[in-house]
Amino acid sequence: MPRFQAPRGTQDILPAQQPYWQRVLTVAQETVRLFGFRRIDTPIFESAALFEKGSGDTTDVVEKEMYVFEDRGGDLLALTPEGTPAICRAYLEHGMASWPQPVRLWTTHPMFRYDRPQRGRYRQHTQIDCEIIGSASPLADAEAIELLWTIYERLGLRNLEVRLSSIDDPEPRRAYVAALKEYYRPFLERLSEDSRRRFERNPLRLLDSKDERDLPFKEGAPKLVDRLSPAARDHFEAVQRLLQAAGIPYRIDPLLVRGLDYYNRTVFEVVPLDDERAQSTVGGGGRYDGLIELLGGPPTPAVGFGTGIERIILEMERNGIVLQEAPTTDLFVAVLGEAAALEGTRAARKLRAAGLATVVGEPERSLKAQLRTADRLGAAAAVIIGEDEIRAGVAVLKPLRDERPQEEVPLHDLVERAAAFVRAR
RNA sequence: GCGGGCGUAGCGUAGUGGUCAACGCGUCUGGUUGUGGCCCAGAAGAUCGAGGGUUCGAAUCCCUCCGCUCGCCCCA
Repeated sequence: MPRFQAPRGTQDILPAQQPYWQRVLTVAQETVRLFGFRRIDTPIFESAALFEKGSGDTTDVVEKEMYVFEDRGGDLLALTPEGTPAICRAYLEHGMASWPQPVRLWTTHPMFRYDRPQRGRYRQHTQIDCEIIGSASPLADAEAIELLWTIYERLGLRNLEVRLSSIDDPEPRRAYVAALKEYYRPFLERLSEDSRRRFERNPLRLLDSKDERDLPFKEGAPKLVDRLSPAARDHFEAVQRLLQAAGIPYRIDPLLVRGLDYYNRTVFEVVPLDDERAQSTVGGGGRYDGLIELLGGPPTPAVGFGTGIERIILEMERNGIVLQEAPTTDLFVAVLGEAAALEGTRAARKLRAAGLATVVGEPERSLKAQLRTADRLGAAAAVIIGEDEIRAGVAVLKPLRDERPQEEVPLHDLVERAAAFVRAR
């Protein structure tokens, strides 16, 4: 057992996995550009108060999952548990209200939540976040969803579904929650422990329970989507018309609730259709018209989403998408003896300057061993330099990926000839 | 925070009370002077997750802890 292991819930992203990360980031970057988003990066840690205020101080994320620490100056800081409040903070701090509205921002960075790790859930994970700030239009909601959907589509993910709901605005929602609690109150004794807690803390979640004891009561419970305020209803319907026009398959999920306090009206998630496992939601978001005001700014409507790269990659693998590392080495310079090592490193310098990935072997190892390594590294060709070659002012260029014979090449022609081999690979 | 499963070399596994451990892949070396892939030979690499207990004897049985994993809560 190694003395040190990666901290619980964290993971090393090894070279073999990097192609997946690269693909996700490249596709996201391209897609987001097509939608007119600009990149922003915010710090890995922020004032803890930002999230307490922004995300809601009774949410699980804040209450039991935040990595909070006091720095040497006594400031209370938190590793970012989610991206939206940080971006809103930056929006206010840098006066983005004076930019052309709405402001479209995206970022990707690690999130930290102290919860129990399981498949698709880590204490450090990475999200791609997109936010449209300054638009109250249903168009913005639909655009956010279309962007998210497009990213998945371009990554080759199939069998996904958008789940959509509206949780109205805070005022009418309060009225609904009161009605919901009235409905559940008589059954309180018969509910699961979790649901009894939800009754007090987060009544909307009552409808989401998977506990058998709660199921009988779900059917008769009032549904929020069925009793939206007129303004929220119009908005919700407009979003749906836009999604239909965009050809994005969605399903209204009256039980969809998000775990953060700031959402209003539109909420959505994207989940795999064929995976009933728990941690399979790949992306989610919604509208948060009140958040910026809550953080001390002017009333500013906004909508956005986050999507987890680790979960996207799990989906890619489940979809049978196989990505492999490109060979890391174009040329391997095998050297025999000290003088050859000197000449070899000089040749490598020129080859690298010409853009060829070049690795020089260790002169202490046999030619056989060096060539074996060259082969395993996937090099297109080996360059062999020994005493004889130095005397003659040449190098041996030995193709490794085909059966062409090796040949002697004058050192001054090496770069050109080697480049030809690599291009032809 | 709560429940289930699992922990044997870098990776994947075998061994389920009796020579402190085997196999495959990988790594390294060699198969005559300086030539990879295939093959062959050899080497390195494991205090069998950790600690305690039962036993003449434990990787194997029991207990505790740690880790991983799956699920619940919650979330990406």
